Amino acid sequence: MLDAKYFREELQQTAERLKTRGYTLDVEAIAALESKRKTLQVRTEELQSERNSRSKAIGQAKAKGEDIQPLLDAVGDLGSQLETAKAELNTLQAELQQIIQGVPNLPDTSVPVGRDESENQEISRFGEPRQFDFEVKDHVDVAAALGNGLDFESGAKLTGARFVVMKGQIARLNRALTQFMLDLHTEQHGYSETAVPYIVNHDTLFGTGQLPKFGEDLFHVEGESQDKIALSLIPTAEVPLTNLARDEILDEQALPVKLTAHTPCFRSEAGSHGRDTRGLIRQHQFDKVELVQLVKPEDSMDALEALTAHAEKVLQLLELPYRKVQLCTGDMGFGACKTYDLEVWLPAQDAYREISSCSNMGDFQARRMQARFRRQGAKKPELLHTLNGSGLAVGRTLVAVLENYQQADGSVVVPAVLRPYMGGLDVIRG
RNA sequence: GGAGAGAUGGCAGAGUCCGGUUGAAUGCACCUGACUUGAAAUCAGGCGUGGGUUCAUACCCACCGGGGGUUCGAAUCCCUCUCUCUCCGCCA
Repeated sequence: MLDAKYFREELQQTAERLKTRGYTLDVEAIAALESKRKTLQVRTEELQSERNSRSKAIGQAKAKGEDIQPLLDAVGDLGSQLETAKAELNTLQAELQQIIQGVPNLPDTSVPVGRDESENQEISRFGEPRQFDFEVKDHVDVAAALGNGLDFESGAKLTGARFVVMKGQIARLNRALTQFMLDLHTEQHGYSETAVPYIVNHDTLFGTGQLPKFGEDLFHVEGESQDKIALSLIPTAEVPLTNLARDEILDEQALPVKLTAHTPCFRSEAGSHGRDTRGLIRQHQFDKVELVQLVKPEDSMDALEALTAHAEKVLQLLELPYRKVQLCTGDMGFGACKTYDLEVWLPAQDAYREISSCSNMGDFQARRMQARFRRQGAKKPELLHTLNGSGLAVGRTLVAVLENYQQADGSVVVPAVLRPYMGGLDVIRG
């Protein structure tokens, strides 16, 4: 969420910056609502103030044993006036809230302006796509040749489309990847391993920005009744990890907070019907190792570079070719002010595909969830900056390993760094 | 699942029965100043969060787990939800 004060005072400028990410703000309508709000709020608070002083006077009179009836009569219809004003103000503020809660973050000034992903900028490449002297199979066929290690039929039977059952060495490889990533980030990159709930409440989802706008992307847990608290499955560990700071004021010395967690991620993929229907690329459930940092504002841009490098390190150690892309203004996510995507080379698709997205959210999420810190000796707490990135999406990493490490005889070489996690196994055979 | 107790500021802990000048006593922690060569101790003062009006100073509003209600007035009364603790039952 943007700062409400800044939003209304620099409305025109805000609108212009939002335009670069393809978001149009109805400046005139908002300005009109805003001026109404101002009048109404001042009026309402005046009424409240008057009610308070009259009530106080009644209390004092009563304490002195005076007759309070005249005072009670003098109150008149103040109560009903207040009630009307309050109701009107509430409606108006709800309207303004809804608008500002739906406004995406402002892109950092360093972000290239562009309409969509075609205008993203490649920053760097690592590794050379391997030359194959045989016909490359995609990961689905590679796994099939290894004894039905990716069983989509069973996934469909047990649950439905976009679910999979992993078996044997493939299942183990999935686990090995997860373990390897967690060990790397905790032992080499200074993150604290964290185990979090996979089901969260709606305050939590509001905090990171999934709600109220993107509820259709989530799986919701059916509540028992309307009053009971509504819960949803997490679409990423970013949600529980970042919300650990919700409604907290951290000590300056506690920063930066660096957290990592392995969780399954659940996404409804509403609006992706027909896309990536084959294989593991787009599942309703997949494993991911997430990186989250909570930092001081002046540190967040450096932290983004570092966090992205931590995710890159996974690909480098796995010796998977990838490229680093900076998203343009039009392609960034709702809460991000700057984002790098990492795209891994998939030989069967002859293309680079997203395997990690690392974003600096600035104070956007922190404001929504009142996640703050206090500088030493300072009176006022300040909003934190929050960052997150995949380090990495395990399912897609599995795809990349299967495709890039396949051999002519149908076997798959186990990347060297994973062998300790595979009981020393160096090749997976059918 | 059954029975009971509770939720107050960074922490501890009054106030809640009997509603009123209580944004909230007191202690600890913390900050500033005095004393001191320095520190400790002592003394004096300060010390919650969010929002609004304002160039500013300042003033005002809201908040005692969340939401709703009663009332001129609610931390205090009523309803409801959530969470925590104790006991019983069940269970990985």
